[in-house]
Amino acid sequence: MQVVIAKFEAIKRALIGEIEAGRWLEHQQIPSENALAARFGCSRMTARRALTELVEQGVLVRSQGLGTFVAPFRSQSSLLTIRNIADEIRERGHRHRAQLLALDACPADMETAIALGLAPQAPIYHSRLLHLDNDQPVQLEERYVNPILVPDYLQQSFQQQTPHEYLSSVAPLLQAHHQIEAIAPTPEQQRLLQLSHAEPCLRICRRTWSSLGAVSFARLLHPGSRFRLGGQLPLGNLSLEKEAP
Amino acid sequence: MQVVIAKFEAIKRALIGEIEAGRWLEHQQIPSENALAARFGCSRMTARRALTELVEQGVLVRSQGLGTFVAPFRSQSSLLTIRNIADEIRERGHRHRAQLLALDACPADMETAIALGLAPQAPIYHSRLLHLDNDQPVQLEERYVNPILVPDYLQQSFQQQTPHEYLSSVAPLLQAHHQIEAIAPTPEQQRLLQLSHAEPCLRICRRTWSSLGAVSFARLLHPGSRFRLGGQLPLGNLSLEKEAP
DNA sequence: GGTATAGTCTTGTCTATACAACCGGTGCGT
DNA sequence: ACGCACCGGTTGTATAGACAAGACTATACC
Repeated sequence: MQVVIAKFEAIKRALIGEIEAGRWLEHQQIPSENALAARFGCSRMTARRALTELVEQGVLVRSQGLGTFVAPFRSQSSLLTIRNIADEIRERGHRHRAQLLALDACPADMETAIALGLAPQAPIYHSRLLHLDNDQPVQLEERYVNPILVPDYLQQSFQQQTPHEYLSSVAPLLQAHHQIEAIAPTPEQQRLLQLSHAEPCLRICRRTWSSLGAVSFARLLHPGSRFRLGGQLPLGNLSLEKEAP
Repeated sequence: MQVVIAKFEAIKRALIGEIEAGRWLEHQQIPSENALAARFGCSRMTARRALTELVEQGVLVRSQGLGTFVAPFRSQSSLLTIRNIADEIRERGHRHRAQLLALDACPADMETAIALGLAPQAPIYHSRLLHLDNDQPVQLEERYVNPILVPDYLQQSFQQQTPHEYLSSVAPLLQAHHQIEAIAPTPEQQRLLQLSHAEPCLRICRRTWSSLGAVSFARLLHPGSRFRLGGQLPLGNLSLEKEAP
């Protein structure tokens, strides 16, 4: 039933209501924390909490000394989560298996060196894995690793743990950049992924950082016919979802 | 210099330190709010704020009556933001232009009806736009709109506002689902996007909801050679960035 | 006129306290 | 053996108040 809703929750809905009704426009200043506390008959801390959560949701923006304002709508971007391929496969109830195709040290090419913040030709570790979903190839993972931050990378077998999982455990990742694009596979990639023709592939380039610096640069290639990146994330959600039936 | 850092910020760093150092393991319970307040010599509210922010970052999980625990690492997924194409183009300093190719009402096909939660063959509004970056096609936008929630859709010209911007203004979007895949364009799509050959394309399927229900279903097709989806989002970051130099 | 200064309003941080809601165990009574 | 009430510990919500820090304005001074 959710008979009682928290005061700060009620205030959040009221504020969203003002915006949705058009009474508060983009960039417009809204009443101060003290004014809201008076209007809703609560303490400033409670009004403040409502504001804080709406700021986190991107509905409002605040600035010290100036006031609180309705955020510009155009900043409404949506988010897509990118997950570990092994987890995704297992959650579908399928069997995940990885073939280790290569694991060696090599000099960094230009793009990789830049991505990892190393000098060109600097020695880096490299791995190539093929991930299979019920024995069908779904991802060709080409990964380059900073040997200074992960010295034991070449000793791994990656049968129990994916490289991503291993790296997460030895160098907790703090930040990740992604680029996603559609490309045609090279003949070699086509052969490795067991594609009958040069079908479009989805390529995800991922760079990850730990607190000590750039850890890894990976190119993940997926056959377009066997892989789709799907995700969802609510935007201004938390406020309106557990309504009474 | 950032000479003084807030107390709750210092506590956050200390807690993250415990986790990164391995003293607090996955799923392990951490000291209670009162215990942390005593340890750090602050009030419970301050310790609580540090915990709250770490929970939002996915570092910790809490449950009322039970305690606070280190979040499982495997939930370390990364996020990718999907933005409005016009904003992206303008932020690159390029000129955005949209060609309205079609704007009509039609009966919903099966996939669209399901996506919008309507009956098959129900009347829906449909628009087809070509987005150009400096006069080069970068996105073919096929969009289906729920006519009940957006009755004035067919009266728009979409020259000043993209459909996404218009929909955001009339039915504030609360949630969005995305699917991303790599496909080969149909001959018609190839012609509209002015592609010299059937190059791989990136397709984004986006469903959006407002508080009143499913608003819109869009298929966004991008030539692989002219569009890359790039994003980054920090994970457990906010704690470690504004260190003194 | 231009520059300080003081004052006011805003948000940001922090404290101390109170009570509610929830979980797990303990022990009692049936 | 089973159910029930109770209790201590935990997180969740809310309050009232204090001071700091930033942005702006009005005033006084040179």
